[in-house]
Amino acid sequence: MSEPEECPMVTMEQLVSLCKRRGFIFPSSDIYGGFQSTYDYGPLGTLLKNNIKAAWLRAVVQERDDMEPLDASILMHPRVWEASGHVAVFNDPLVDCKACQGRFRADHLWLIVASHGEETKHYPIEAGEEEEALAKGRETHQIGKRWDVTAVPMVIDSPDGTPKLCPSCGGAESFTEPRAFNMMFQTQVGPVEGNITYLRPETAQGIFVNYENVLVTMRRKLPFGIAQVGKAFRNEIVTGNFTFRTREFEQMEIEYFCWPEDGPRVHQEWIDTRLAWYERYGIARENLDLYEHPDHKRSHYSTRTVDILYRFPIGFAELEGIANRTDFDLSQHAQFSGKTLDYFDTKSERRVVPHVVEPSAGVDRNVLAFLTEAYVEEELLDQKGQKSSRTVLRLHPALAPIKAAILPLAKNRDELVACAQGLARELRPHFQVQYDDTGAIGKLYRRQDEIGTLYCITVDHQTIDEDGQVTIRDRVPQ
RNA sequence: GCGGGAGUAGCUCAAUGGUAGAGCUCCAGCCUUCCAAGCUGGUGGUGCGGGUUCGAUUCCCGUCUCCCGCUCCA
Repeated sequence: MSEPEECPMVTMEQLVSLCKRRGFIFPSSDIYGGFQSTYDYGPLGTLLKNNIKAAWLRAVVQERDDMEPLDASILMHPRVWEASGHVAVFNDPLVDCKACQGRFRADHLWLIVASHGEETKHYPIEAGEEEEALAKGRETHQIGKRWDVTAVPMVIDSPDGTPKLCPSCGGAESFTEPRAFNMMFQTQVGPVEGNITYLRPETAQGIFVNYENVLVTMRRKLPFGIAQVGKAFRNEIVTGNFTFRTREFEQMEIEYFCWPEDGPRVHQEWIDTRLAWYERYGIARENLDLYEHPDHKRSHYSTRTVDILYRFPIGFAELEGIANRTDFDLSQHAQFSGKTLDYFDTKSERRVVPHVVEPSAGVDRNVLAFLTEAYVEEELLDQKGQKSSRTVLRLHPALAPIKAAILPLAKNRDELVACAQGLARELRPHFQVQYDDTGAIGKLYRRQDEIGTLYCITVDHQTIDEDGQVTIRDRVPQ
């Protein structure tokens, strides 16, 4: 056998295929032809996902002295979402350009207006480009005469006199009517119509509304944090790229409460901590990147947001967002609920609304990232000198769905089978193991390679006839 | 949602207006003392609904799903 050659980069097709073939992830409602943007985790995917969540909880709760776990409900009082800003913000009005098919948030369209006496020129831009466009506009219009250059919002659905121009193609009056897309799933509570709430679009609010409960019952002082894993739902306009963007997804979120002046430092510490966690569980640093959100892209609640990006098959994309939410959420909930959510420090006699740092990771994106990172296809020559390829998942031991496979070398001898089955029975209380005797040993090894099994334990004739020893093969050399 | 492309077995792919095939996988049996060996047999399919037709997997319409782009984010 020659030295295996590794192929450079896994494609999304290869991952999807492996996931379905080996029982990691299936299309949801498969026998009905699937259902848009929904996926089910199969037996191995469930084990992998649970291992990822356990590894996260272990790192952010068990191994720290400043963290508490929580499991809040998905349905909450509808006022929660008014306080959080989601009712307003998740109602983005969108317009399409009929000329170029471009799509824009209606409230993100701006015009640079350059005027000089009777003469007026308009340049359409998108929010966030104002400063740059203003500077450029002033520069180009200063030659010769003095122009007055300003930036104004382009109001699509009101006849305010300014032209409606497409920033992409320049088309005039080519926008569709603004349509509101409420990103929250509305749902009815109880059998009587009219009593509604929402499926939570983030788990974070479940933490904020329990902040005081946890603070008091766990006798916490600042700083401390609350960690939660759970489902969230967003009625995304566009889904896709396998499980990367779905309407139902799972989050691993931390809200870390600290003194206001410590917010920026704590924020940076969490960025470093979370990066280190991904490396600890096997993600190469060169496949991780950080993205600093520019002002205009940041959420309504945040003063600084840094994304941890991973090199997915689709390119670098967000795996986790770490935001400094300041005192926005607690202040909002104090106002909307009428409860005091101040923190009083008896020693310094200070009263503050704590600031909050939020590391928010996507569980499904984590699964996808760890699978991407682990996937290796090796080209090698078999006994006959034929080229063949072997798929190996190199998962971290703590994440691997199956820890060991117990394989009899052959199944035409009862003692081999009985011994191997006995061994599997002995290991089962301690580890997730698989017993397999349905093929030649080489085939059994390859099956386990493909699902990232850590150890293959083979019972051979020597085990029975001589010394009771088995062969343990380490399939995932670190 | 808009524009473009695509749906045949678990996977990769073939074929035809007239009984839908192959390789691999999978299952059972035989064989086998360590990296997808061999032999025999077997399961399994035209996404869904409607129309045209004597007959539709093939032609037409609708629908669902997937992929690429626009947009948003965990």
